[in-house]
Amino acid sequence: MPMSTDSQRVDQPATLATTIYVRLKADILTTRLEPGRKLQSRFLMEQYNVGQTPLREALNRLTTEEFVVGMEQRGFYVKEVSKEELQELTKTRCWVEGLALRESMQNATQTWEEALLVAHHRLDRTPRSLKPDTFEDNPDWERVHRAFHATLIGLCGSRPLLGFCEQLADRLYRYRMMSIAKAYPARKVGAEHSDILQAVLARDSEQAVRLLQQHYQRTADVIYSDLDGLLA
Amino acid sequence: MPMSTDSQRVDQPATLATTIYVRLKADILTTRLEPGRKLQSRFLMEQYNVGQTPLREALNRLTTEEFVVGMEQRGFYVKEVSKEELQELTKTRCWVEGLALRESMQNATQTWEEALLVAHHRLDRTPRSLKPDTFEDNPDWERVHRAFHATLIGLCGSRPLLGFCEQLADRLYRYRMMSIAKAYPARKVGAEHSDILQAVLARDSEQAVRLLQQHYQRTADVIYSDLDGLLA
DNA sequence: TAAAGCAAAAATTTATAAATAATTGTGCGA
DNA sequence: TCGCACAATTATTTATAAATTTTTGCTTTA
Repeated sequence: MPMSTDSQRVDQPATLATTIYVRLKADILTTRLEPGRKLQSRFLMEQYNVGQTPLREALNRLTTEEFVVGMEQRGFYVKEVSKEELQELTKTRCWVEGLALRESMQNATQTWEEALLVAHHRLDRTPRSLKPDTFEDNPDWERVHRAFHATLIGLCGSRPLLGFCEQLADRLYRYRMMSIAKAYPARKVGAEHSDILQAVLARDSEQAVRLLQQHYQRTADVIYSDLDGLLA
Repeated sequence: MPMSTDSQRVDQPATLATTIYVRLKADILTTRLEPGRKLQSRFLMEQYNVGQTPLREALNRLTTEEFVVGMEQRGFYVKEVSKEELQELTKTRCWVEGLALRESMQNATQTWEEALLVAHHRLDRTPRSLKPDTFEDNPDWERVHRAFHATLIGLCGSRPLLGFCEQLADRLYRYRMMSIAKAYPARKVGAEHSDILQAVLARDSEQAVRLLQQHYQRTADVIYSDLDGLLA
């Protein structure tokens, strides 16, 4: 069974603990496991068909990432959401990605600009919803959307910063999931992405950063008002 | 030890997993567990007198924080150090704490300025080394030093950002530990801290940020040259 | 009668020990 | 020297036991 090619696929989740970690994280971010929910080991064990140990290891990882809150001797809970956190996360993302985009543009290469163009093109031709009228999340869109934003800041030259940005994106994704059905298809996010691309290709850092921050702020504003109903 | 523990789970009763997590983290950051070392469960179990489960949970937490690297089915290792990472971490810290300090100063209050003054005073009167001639790390100094820097950016208004800064501080602390004995007492860090304080009290953001970044960059420069010998 | 204080039981989390699965190292034979 | 099988080591998971918190129900008291 263990072929020589297997040892090279180190990034594949080979352990149960990693598998369950990935699944739990996905379920929390999509709010299939809703904010504040208690994560009882019994429930999770039958839900995901795993033993206690790998489950516990997954929960411990998620705890340091703040997707799960662990109360000593009292079990684990899905991290709560709040309007305050939404604002803090958005503000932080605007600051940090603004910084990262500026740096990235300073290190701009032709290859990078081309990669960005391609990423935007993919985003542009991927439908937001699987159905034209009612909203049904298209996982492909999420993927290419994230790829576009990751490419924007990808040349900033700091892996720690990129990791932090990714975490912010994850944490905000959950908020986006909570109110996405309502906001569709009111907003013209396509245009916003195009504008950002234009500014980057024109090498106008100030404009690009401003547009990117505006993009994040607008997203947050829509969610913010929805959250009134969702948290009441 | 100026180690940071998860504020949420530090309540009253500590589980074994948390205890061992804190101890392991401290031992990694002080390089008592040296970079690259393999963390065999057998060894750690007798070293720290705990079972496999809490140990494993601690290692899993440290993995998401990047203090430990987990190779699927092949065990855990203390994260390696490198000159590249030292530079990236320093660059990132300069960017992010520069940002945070600017924000903090914009939100400045009298209470904050007073707290900063006190923090600096404590730092000023705490000796760097326990012995006057040879260097022996004074844990009190580490504590008040970190408190001073934390106060500087404490009013930035973003808990996620503060958390990220804390992580950067932890990761750089390990590099500092590796070369600290040599650099002592060549540098006048006391003066650097005073200068930063003065600029903040004078409400000169530009100057304060520049001095803070210079402070981090100088620290990194000293370590960088030492690292040649330590990694060769 | 209602409320508060205990005590025991139930449920749940945490830890230990045993079993299973995977990887690494070694020696034999081609 | 290379490849293969086999043994030894190590990591992962399951199963079991211990410790802790929460619930429940009884008793006492105002």
